[in-house]
Amino acid sequence: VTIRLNRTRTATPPFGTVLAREIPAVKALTSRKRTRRRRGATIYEVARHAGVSIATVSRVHRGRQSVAPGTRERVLAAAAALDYRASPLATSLVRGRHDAIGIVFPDLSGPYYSAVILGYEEAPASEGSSALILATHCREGQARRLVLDLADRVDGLVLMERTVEDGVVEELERQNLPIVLLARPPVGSADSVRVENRAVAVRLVAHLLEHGHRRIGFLGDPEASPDVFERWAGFVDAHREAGCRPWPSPIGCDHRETAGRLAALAALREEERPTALVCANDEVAIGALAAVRELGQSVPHDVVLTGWDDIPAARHVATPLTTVRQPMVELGRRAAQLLHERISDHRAEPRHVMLPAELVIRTSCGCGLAADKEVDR
Amino acid sequence: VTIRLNRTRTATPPFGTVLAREIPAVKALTSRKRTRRRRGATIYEVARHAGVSIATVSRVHRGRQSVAPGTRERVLAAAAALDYRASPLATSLVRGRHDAIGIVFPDLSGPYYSAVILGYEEAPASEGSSALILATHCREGQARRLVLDLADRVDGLVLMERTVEDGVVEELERQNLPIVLLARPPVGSADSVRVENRAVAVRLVAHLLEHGHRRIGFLGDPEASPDVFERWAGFVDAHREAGCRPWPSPIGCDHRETAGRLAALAALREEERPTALVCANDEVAIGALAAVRELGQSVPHDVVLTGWDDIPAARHVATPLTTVRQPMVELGRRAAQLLHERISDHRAEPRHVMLPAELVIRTSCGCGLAADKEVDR
DNA sequence: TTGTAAGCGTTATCAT
DNA sequence: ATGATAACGCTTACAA
Repeated sequence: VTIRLNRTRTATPPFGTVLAREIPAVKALTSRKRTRRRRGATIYEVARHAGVSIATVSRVHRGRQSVAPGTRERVLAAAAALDYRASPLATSLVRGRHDAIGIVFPDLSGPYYSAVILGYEEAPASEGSSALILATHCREGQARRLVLDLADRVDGLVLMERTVEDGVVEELERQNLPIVLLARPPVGSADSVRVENRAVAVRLVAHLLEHGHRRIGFLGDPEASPDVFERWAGFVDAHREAGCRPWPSPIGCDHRETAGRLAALAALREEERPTALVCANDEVAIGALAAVRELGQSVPHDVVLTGWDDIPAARHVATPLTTVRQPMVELGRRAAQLLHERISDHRAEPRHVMLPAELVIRTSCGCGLAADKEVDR
Repeated sequence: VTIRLNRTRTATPPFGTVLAREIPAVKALTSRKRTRRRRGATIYEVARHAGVSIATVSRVHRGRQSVAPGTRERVLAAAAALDYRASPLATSLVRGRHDAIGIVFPDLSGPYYSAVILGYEEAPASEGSSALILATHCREGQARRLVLDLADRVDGLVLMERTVEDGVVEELERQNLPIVLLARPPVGSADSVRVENRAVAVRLVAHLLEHGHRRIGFLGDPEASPDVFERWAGFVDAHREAGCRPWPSPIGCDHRETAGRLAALAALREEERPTALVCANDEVAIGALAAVRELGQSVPHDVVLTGWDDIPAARHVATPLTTVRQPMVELGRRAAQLLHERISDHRAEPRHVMLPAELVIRTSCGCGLAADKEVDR
């Protein structure tokens, strides 16, 4: 316990223009301040202007405690005159929360993600929080650091797909950071929001089986994402339920148009070629569509196929795609909602939301074909 | 100047476990802390653990000043053992900067914006800043508040299109906040990044004029965005340069497929109907395409048309769209770059970047049509 | 090289 | 109802 001089801050703001001339040490700081962004006045200036203490300014500003009407008016007037806005930084520091949440994407290309952002962004904006965004771009090494770093700037985090390994999620949980997993199976006690994949895959494949198809190929890579894995699982389920033997393994390809085209080309040149192709997403399906045409054949007459995601182009291709529509905006919205709940209600038990997907039947699956033209198995 | 007791913080961290029992006042605070997120250790704990002062910890952490090798090791070890990460909040407060930049979108739907985000997000991520994102959704009243609020949490702001009025931009400039305008004409001394519209519109329309068209309609609303306004201006220019009289006024419609379809339907039913349609974007063009088919006619035989943006669907529609490709990713990237420059180099003079757009000739403009089938004016 | 302590701009506690 | 001030967790000028 020592004794020191105390330039009472309440009485005199630390860097009054007058003081600057009097205290030498202040000089350097003052000049450093020049390069800093000029913000509105501080609470000290408002207090002085209104002839009250900073505590009172804070009280009227936050509107929680009672302040005499007259005083309140004076403070309000001073604040307005000086264009006072409380520093979010200082407020956050003392209150121990950021009033900000973050979302981490694996990538940002494609129409897919912007819809999620759209849904996600609304909640924080309307409640005075801000939304931080990060894309890891599969730069594996970086990802951990970037996410951990982001974690220190927010009150909660939404992690989409395989942005970071399970270990990192657990690490964040240990830090007590509310986490919502998006399109990713639950880890630890984090919340999760997903779109149903397996059940709708079953319906989709059942539909194809009803059309009479028995040699159905799956175009895509189940290992690439949890979503595709579930789609493949549903694909297998549907065959089992119908008592058929599924095509032994997926026809692997990454999930872009070119890869889809190439994979389809190869598959359709086989002797025992599939009569139907279930594609992991619409891009692959569009590539496959091109492949069929290159072979001088047509969809749905010679082969039928289906996509996933219902991207805008799905409706516009030569043979409109039968596909699965996912509620992407809702996905983002629910994630933000769950996160908000966890943060403000201090909810402890994890919640898991599964959103329904919608089967969109168009013509690429063979619907609308004359019955007699349907493939005979 | 008063005298007060000073519990020297350097000697004793404010909330030592021991102190908590001794000083009654601390009790309440301690229990409040329980609800706060447990972060890694503070600089005080690391200092104690390493047997040095917090100044030294800060020094090795920031790596600027010299520290004795032995000391450094001890501090590093302590930091690692306690999982120390400096609070970005506290650091920002004292350093007077946020290490964060923000971007404001008018909207977030469409593939258009996610590409911008993609380009934009890279810069802050790689330099340890974070990216805040906001969409105003045309909620005019809110927009001002939301943006001003965001402004207090960042070191600089990118404003896309008509997110806020010029007045707000000026207000932000007065606050000394670095601003980059995206796809929006310069205001004050803010930087700007735009994609060339007028010149490429001239080339596009000249192309149509060369095909022999003399009655060319413009589908879209020049008032909706600066971009479309420029496209219309180029449309007029091209006619002037060719010595033709342009269609007197735009055929107004908002920029979605349905509106495009309806507007085209109406225009093509007129007696003196256009033989070519320049559409404000691809969605409008796709709508127009549908309209032509509904009239039992075809593109490019009976009417030709062009789009703008080169969205994925543009390649996949029945008659692939002649359109204009804009470097959206680059747009976002350059905006972030410019902002970074302004922030770290304290650049004062505004810079204006104009990115080139690329004319993508496909078949909807009539290219590839047998010459004798081309429209005779 | 290292420690001391002031300062960043708030909120909240305790007195008055 | 209001004021004084500790505390939030850091950085840095100055002293030692």
